[in-house]
Amino acid sequence: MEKTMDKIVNLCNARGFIYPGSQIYGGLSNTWDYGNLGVELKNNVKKAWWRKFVQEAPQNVGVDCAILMNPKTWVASGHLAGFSDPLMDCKGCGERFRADQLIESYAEEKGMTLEGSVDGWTADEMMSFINKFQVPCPSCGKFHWTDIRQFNLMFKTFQGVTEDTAATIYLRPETAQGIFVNFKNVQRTSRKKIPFGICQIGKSFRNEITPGNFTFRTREFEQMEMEFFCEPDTDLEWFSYWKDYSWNWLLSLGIKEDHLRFRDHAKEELAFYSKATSDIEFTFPFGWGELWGIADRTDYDLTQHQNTSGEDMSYFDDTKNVRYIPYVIEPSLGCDRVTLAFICDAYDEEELEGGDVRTVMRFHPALAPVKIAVLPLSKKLNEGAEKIYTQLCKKYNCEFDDRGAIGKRYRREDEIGTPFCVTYAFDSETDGAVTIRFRDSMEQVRVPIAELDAWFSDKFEF
RNA sequence: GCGGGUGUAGUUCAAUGGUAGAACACUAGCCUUCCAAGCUAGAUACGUGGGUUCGAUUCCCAUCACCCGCUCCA
Repeated sequence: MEKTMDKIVNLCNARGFIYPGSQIYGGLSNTWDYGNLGVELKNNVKKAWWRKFVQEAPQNVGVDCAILMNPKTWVASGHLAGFSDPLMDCKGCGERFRADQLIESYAEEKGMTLEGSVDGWTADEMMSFINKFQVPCPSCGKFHWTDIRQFNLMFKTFQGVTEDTAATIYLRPETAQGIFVNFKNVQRTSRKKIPFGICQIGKSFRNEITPGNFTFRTREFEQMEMEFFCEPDTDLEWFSYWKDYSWNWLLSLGIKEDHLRFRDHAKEELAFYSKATSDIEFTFPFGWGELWGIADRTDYDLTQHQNTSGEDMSYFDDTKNVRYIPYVIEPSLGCDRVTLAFICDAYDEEELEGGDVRTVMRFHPALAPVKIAVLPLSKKLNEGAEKIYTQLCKKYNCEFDDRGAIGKRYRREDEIGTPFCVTYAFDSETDGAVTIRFRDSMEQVRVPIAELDAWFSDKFEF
């Protein structure tokens, strides 16, 4: 059975995981809304991440910072200057190119050596290079360019009621900066000593030129990030520590190991803030895609904030009696991306005897949107079944379904990934036991109603 | 933003210049009913705006959205 994005998008829409955004107005490009099941799944993903990175990591704490920040933040972080692409269009054929890449490939072709990285050039420097060497359009060969236009990836908005008097502010392009500007606050109030980490889950916004692939690349997206502060010479050890830790988190939630790989960034492709970056990629139906970027951000951000704000961002180690600006390891995970990865990995079509095809979402029980479905065999048994539902829904997200044939209901639960179905039958009235049916094996066990709580107690761990 | 393609029910697909049809899914009912398949009944669609026309879902234009390429990254 082939696993295609088409089928997955379809199932997401049909079953209430993810719908296209603003549908009744014809949609809005690249926006998606999580539905009744999607929100449960995504919340479970966030809960699992928080548990592993905050609750179970003794050196870590969490924060939740504002999306809107003082614009100087983005001056310091480099996003205002560096987080934009210098784009130019060929008036001959209409193709669009990045000026820096144009120059680099031209130079490589002609065997020229350039001073420093073109990435660091100003628009004027790039323009004069292009004019000097009459760099032609790689597509049509003409020399007929528009001016370089800076395409900043940050969303702009205004703070203040009238636009002319208001200050331009930005929606954050990454959650990390909220952590950096609060580094001293958190260190002081948590009384943490280095090494320690600060974690955050929240939305970020980037005006991507080309979004796409369902929820994989969207302009509004949620990140789960940790900034781990450590001593300057220990960064590489922590870098590999958190790489493994992140990798293992994915495995513990059921992602198949051969669907994952590490990819180290080459020096040329490192982001402006990073000394080393290693990605964890997942093989989606549309190809390998990055889930998790683990970056060694050095002391870049804290130093920048110190220089821009004038605040001392250094840390005093009172056991070693030294003062330094900490180095930072950042494992940054796309929440929507990893949720999509869990969806893609869980999707399975199984051929049963008789040629019947069963669609099953094999979510890890900890992530499954619905944990237990309570099903009376007949509507006449609703009263007894509802009692079980009332009991179980105090602890688990449950679903009660009394509509249609029992086989159909099992299949419906398979399709949304419910790991357990509790069936209340006619004999339950007399023997006080129910059937628990397993999603993965379709096998059944008989459990007394009084023992249900104990039976389920360890079934959703990871 | 540029090029190519596509817009009919929740989904997949028909038909038509004059009342839009099916399958699956959905809802209600019948059946002591444990793996989607029975019977009966039912709800639901021509992306939006304009033009041509007596009349447009159909022809034309615009617009919006989606998909595939150019890009980038969590």
